[in-house]
Amino acid sequence: MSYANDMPPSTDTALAASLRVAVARLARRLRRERTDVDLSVSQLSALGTLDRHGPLTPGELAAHEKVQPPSMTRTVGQLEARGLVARTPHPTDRRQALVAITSAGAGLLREDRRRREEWLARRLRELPEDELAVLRAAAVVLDKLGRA
Amino acid sequence: MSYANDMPPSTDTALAASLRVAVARLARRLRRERTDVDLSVSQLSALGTLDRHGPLTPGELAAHEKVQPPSMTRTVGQLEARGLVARTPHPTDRRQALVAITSAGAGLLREDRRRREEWLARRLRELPEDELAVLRAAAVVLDKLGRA
DNA sequence: TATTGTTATACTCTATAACTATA
DNA sequence: TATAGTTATAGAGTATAACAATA
Repeated sequence: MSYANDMPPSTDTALAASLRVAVARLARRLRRERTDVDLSVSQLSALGTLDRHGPLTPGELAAHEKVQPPSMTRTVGQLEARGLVARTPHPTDRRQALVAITSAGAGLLREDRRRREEWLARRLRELPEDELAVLRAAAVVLDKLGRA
Repeated sequence: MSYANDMPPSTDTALAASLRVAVARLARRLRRERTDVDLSVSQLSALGTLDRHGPLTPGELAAHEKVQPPSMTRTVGQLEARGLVARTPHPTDRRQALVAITSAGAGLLREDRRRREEWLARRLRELPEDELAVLRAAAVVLDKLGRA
């Protein structure tokens, strides 16, 4: 069975099938362009969460990442050892700590995004204008679907 | 910095940025709809490869999945124990074996795809016709990008 | 006494090295 | 002698249980 896709799909079910495959494949292709930085998936994900949400306690970060606190102890320790995050004392509760991304950590994420977007931008420059117009309109709809 | 996205992007770089985020988010959302079947990522991936490519030797399968042969020995053993794949003797070389997906394994994958496509089809039914038209056209272009 | 975070320990997944069977 | 696959063993990553510090 092949998912090749040369004609626009005609029904909602067919559209769902072809869209699912196309989105999954492009997402996989984009991941391949990741900076080959020596960080595990968990480390990269935790770093991204700190970048988006700002400083969090280890417990909050563990909840966000859906891992148990001891796992996050380890992950934060590794990121801290590489200077990508820093701990500061919690202002009111001395049991807790606040973990924040450092400028080195933020720079690493920025570079990683830049690389993948650069790859995609190069591919876009190879497309005819009518296909770009389709993608410009689709970006808005796909974004809405992803938030559903 | 926010990636919210209410207006169509105007430049190629901006389109690359918003498209990357939208595609990654929708792919993540679709993964959440996976059947909660008790298979590891490696097991599911190997099963999918056998489904797409037909019977393979353990060595070929390991190469496809970019893991070392001993890891695939383990993965195939687990899938075999659950009746999702079966080994048959290689027709000409008694050192090798051929691993094939069983009907139970193929059914499991079919059900998993069905669930995710059903979720997406439901979301599509909530969209106005002009947005569906955009997605129908976009599915073709996204598919092409993913193959780049 | 309850909560936050860490340390101790076990399990899963993957890897490299050593081994067995067949070519 | 070379190749396909497995078994033995070790290194990450995550989990649960037990512990220390603070509220």
